[in-house]
Amino acid sequence: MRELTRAEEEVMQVLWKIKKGFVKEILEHFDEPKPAYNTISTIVRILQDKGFVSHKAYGRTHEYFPVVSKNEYSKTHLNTFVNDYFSNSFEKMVSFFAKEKSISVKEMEEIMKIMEGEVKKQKTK
Amino acid sequence: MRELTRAEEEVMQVLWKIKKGFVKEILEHFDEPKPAYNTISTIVRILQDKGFVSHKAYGRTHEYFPVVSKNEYSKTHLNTFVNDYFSNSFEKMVSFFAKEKSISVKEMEEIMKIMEGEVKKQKTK
DNA sequence: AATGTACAACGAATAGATTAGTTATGCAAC
DNA sequence: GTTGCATAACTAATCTATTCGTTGTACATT
Repeated sequence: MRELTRAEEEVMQVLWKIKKGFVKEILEHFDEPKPAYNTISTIVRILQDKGFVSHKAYGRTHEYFPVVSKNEYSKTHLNTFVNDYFSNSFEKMVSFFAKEKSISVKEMEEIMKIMEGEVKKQKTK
Repeated sequence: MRELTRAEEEVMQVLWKIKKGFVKEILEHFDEPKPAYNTISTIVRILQDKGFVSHKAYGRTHEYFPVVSKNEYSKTHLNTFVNDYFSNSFEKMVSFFAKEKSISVKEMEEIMKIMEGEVKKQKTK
């Protein structure tokens, strides 16, 4: 999967949020100072070339929507990150952040609960 | 903290690995086709401007070393990622990956063990 | 049909990243 | 000291990303 540039990622974040939209609607979700209409228009067409979005045509106007989900994209990119920074070990990554206290006790307890459920599910298979 | 571009990140990965090195040494850690000496030289000077590396001068030759650790950088960037893709919740991120089976049962068990230790440490404080 | 409006398509202009050639300087060998 | 080599600094060339002005076409209004 291709990487998203800064500007492309911002547009994707809006599209993931609103599910689908015309350029004008995407634009509305940008903070001031808003970029020009044409800027967004160009970026969505690039995103379309890269295969991240597609569109439905209503006459001459296009309604764009993501074809790569936020989940798919984040999955690919966290995997790359874990590979580059934690020699491909989730365990190393999570334990580093647990130790660095970027994860609260409450969050850790929640994570453990979910993992126990997943471990059980796997083992009964 | 500034972001690293693709090329810059590759040089940083080498420097984090070798701890310190002259341009020539950094170059040796690149796969074929190796970039030109000057390319690496330019990139380390950019990294120096951005505050990621510094150097010790031996006469006219420079030995470069990271001033931002891999841990610091990965911490900043995973935090950004978690913020952008999981509304700043580690729990959401980890449980997403647990469910998506990017984490093996063995890894989950290890993570739980570490978290239990951390939770205990926090609570006795 | 003529005029106006909205929007996609195109393309130009700028900015930022990447790559590498050229130059200049310090040092070593003679 | 002169020559040659290594390397840092500078700079040019190319490439990629970003931004937005301009153009042309479809559609609506009159």
